Amino acid sequence: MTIRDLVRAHKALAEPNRIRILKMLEIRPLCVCEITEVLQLAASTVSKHLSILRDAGFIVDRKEGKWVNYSPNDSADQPGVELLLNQLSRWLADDGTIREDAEKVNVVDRYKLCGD
Amino acid sequence: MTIRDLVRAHKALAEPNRIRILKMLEIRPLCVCEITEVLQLAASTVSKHLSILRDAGFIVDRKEGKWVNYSPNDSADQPGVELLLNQLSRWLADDGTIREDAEKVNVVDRYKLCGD
DNA sequence: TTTACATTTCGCCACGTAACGAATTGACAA
DNA sequence: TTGTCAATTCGTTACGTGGCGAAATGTAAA
Repeated sequence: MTIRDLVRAHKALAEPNRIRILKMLEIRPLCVCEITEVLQLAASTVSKHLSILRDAGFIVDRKEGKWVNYSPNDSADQPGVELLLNQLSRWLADDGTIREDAEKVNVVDRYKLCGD
Repeated sequence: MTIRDLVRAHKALAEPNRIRILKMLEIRPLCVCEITEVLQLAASTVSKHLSILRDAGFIVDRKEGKWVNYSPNDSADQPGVELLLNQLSRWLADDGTIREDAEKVNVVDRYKLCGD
């Protein structure tokens, strides 16, 4: 864990939408279009956020069919990243926005969203 | 701990010079001119970094004589801030820059620096 | 192979932030 | 009260970052 790694990890967590994404991924793996629906952002913006979280080591992506599923990186190579991810899971449980996001996650349906 | 607080905390840690400052303050309380000497930045820049760390809850300032001493905020009101501060103390012990900074901290003398 | 479509990349714009020097502030010493 | 001086605030500049839409990519179905 170098200064550079530590700064990159904290940068990744220093943005509200990225915090919301991580909290959403605690519930279940999500594809880009589901996250886009919950956050009400452009797909390109969400994709960029996801790449920042991935580069910092917080999440992993797995291609499945025509979707890319994102999940928390439970086997984080960086011990620091794993710790931060663990702490995050203990925080914000009672936050209004986080709770609203959680409800939406339980409702969104990628098949309806992407018109399959 | 709101999203806003969490983001502010991570923003504060998302900058190399601020990480270096926190690691230096683990050794002993320091005044602005001592930190300025170690980081080789303008005093106004260091002062700004310190205000960001203070606003996020990581450090406290105490006026003593003509100096302002900064120290880690051991009695952090925000449990999240205390946790992050604690984790930081376990990281970067073997980082080159951090070690060099530590040596300089053990050498700098505010009385010589500020020509008292 | 060709089409469809989820995702990513690119180009651009608006805003935030780190850096500096100059000016201001505020507390101790004279 | 006045001067000194560490620290802060202000004004400016350069760069980084988040946002979008359009274009490119790549994979699965037709």
